[in-house]
Amino acid sequence: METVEILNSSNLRVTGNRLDILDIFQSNSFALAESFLEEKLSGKCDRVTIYRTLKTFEDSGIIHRVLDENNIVKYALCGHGCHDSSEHSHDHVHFKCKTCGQTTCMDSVPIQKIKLPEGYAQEETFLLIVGECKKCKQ
Amino acid sequence: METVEILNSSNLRVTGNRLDILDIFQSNSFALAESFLEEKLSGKCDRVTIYRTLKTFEDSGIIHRVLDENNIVKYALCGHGCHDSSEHSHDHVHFKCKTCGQTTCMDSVPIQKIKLPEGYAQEETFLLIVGECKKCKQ
DNA sequence: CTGTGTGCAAACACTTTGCAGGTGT
DNA sequence: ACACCTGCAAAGTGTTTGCACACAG
Repeated sequence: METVEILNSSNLRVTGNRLDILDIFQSNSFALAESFLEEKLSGKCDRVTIYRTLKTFEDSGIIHRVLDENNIVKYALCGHGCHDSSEHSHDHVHFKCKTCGQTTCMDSVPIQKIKLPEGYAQEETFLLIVGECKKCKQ
Repeated sequence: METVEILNSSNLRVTGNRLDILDIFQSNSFALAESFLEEKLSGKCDRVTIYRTLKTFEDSGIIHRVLDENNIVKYALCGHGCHDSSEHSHDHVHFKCKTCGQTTCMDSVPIQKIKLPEGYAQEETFLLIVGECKKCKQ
């Protein structure tokens, strides 16, 4: 989907910053931290605007927050699985490589339903696997 | 295990602060944030010391870091599953209640081995389920 | 006695807020 | 024209570091 369309379909105003940030998301297959975007934009966009844009995108369901064992906040574009269904769900596996630090959404790997003890209501599931990715292992 | 023994068996010096902090861990079944410990200790121990103690305990394998969807750093005592085996592993489910905010280790719920695509080395698995706990649901 | 633990002050990194001015629709 | 977006400055929060002194072994 074109970046402009993404904004339109979420009823967000089309601005240069937003297009730039969406572009960066689309051209990187891994989850992005604010610092990464800041570096890529190299001064074209204020840090505060990046934070606000991320929040706007998250609220609109364009991106979702990705867990990290070191508590670094990262976001990834919501894929097909996120958007298509009526219930917007991010219950898929995230893989983080200890070597290159990149976190990727493994949309293809489904999370099995976990059976909790009686009485617990289960809403969201976050699964993060830390290890070494294909590229770094070689 | 007595708090003194825990320190001894990790070759850590026995100090008042460390005993106090271990006590708080032992008397709370959920994962604790630094802010919680600070409040419980109510000035008896400097904030910096709490941070340093948590780091020491984590390095010694006494506690482990627990993931949080809002990136709040929390620690929990390492249970039987952590200590007994030669490979110290925290691969169990953590449950966080949206209502009371408490995160508990569900040692009884094992994580099924996730099958990743060829070429990925899998080291640690973090599984966080967010929902509502027994107590709050009533 | 020696090395480690502790408190205090300060620095640091990350994130949010307030406000005035600019821009999309 | 109006609401919303943006940049700048500043404040807030969580965490780490440096240093001098205290304390456990």
